[in-house]
Amino acid sequence: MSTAPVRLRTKASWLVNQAATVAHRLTLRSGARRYHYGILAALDEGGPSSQAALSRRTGIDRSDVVAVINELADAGHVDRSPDPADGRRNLISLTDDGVRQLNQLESLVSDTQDVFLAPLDRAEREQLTGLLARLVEHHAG
Amino acid sequence: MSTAPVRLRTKASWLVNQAATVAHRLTLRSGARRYHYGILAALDEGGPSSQAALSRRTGIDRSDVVAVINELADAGHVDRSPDPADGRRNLISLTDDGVRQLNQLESLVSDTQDVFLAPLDRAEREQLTGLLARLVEHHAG
DNA sequence: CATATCTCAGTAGGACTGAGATTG
DNA sequence: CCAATCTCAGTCGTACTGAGATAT
Repeated sequence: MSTAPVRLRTKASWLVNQAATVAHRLTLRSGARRYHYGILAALDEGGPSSQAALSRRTGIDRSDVVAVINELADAGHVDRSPDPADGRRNLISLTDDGVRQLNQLESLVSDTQDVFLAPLDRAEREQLTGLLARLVEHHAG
Repeated sequence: MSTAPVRLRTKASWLVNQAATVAHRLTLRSGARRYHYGILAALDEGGPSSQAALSRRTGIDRSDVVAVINELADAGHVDRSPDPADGRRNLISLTDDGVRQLNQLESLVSDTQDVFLAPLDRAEREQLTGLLARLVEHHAG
């Protein structure tokens, strides 16, 4: 990317996309899978949940959650069982193995943050995450 | 996305990805195509260029540039002709129609910035783009 | 020969849509 | 009957890889 056009360099939408691409690349190279990490984190923090709830909390499409849970269940990281209280739902819960997997991914993802944010000092990192959080929050409804 | 897990909410890589998704969604809904806009902008600012040069300046993969140029050429927005000075290259140049198309996309994309950045004031927008630019720049090599 | 360019074929993760079946 | 959930099938734009053909 030798000297991108001014029209691109000055567009927040382009910059944020380039930054996301970098982050995505770093995450993949670390061996972590975004969707897996997101679902495992949501289960760890929210306890056993329906797939629809996981979709809402992670922003992952309901339809993609199905596939991710298939993979996580095949790998033994989560259990999928019908919710006795509501026949429409599956209750997804973390296994001990899933907790270990989450911890491994967590360390990969945390390390990735440092590589990603390397050029920024602590205050700048907080500025950036604060601004991004407000953007994301604003567009959440 | 009702109250995402803390593990996600505090990761810059997750935030930047969510923000990019929002921007991508807004851009698509506006009717603009990122790759088309990027290539047209690069041609407008850099003059007739080889496809490899366009790839370098826009960050679009060499292989995807081929497809985009196919579409832009079919639509009459660019001309593709062999470079008389270097037989390996195609010289891609903007047509009058391409300039008009760029201007239309430009207004769509500019409007999208305002929607995207709505919750931030002018100073905050500059902070955000400045920080993102430094990240992107740092990871460019 | 090595390098650069263009092209093609294919992979993969991701975002999204629509519809059917089941249950509340 | 309406609404929510799970699932499947499929689309689309994007990011990337590898390899072949051609030209410098």
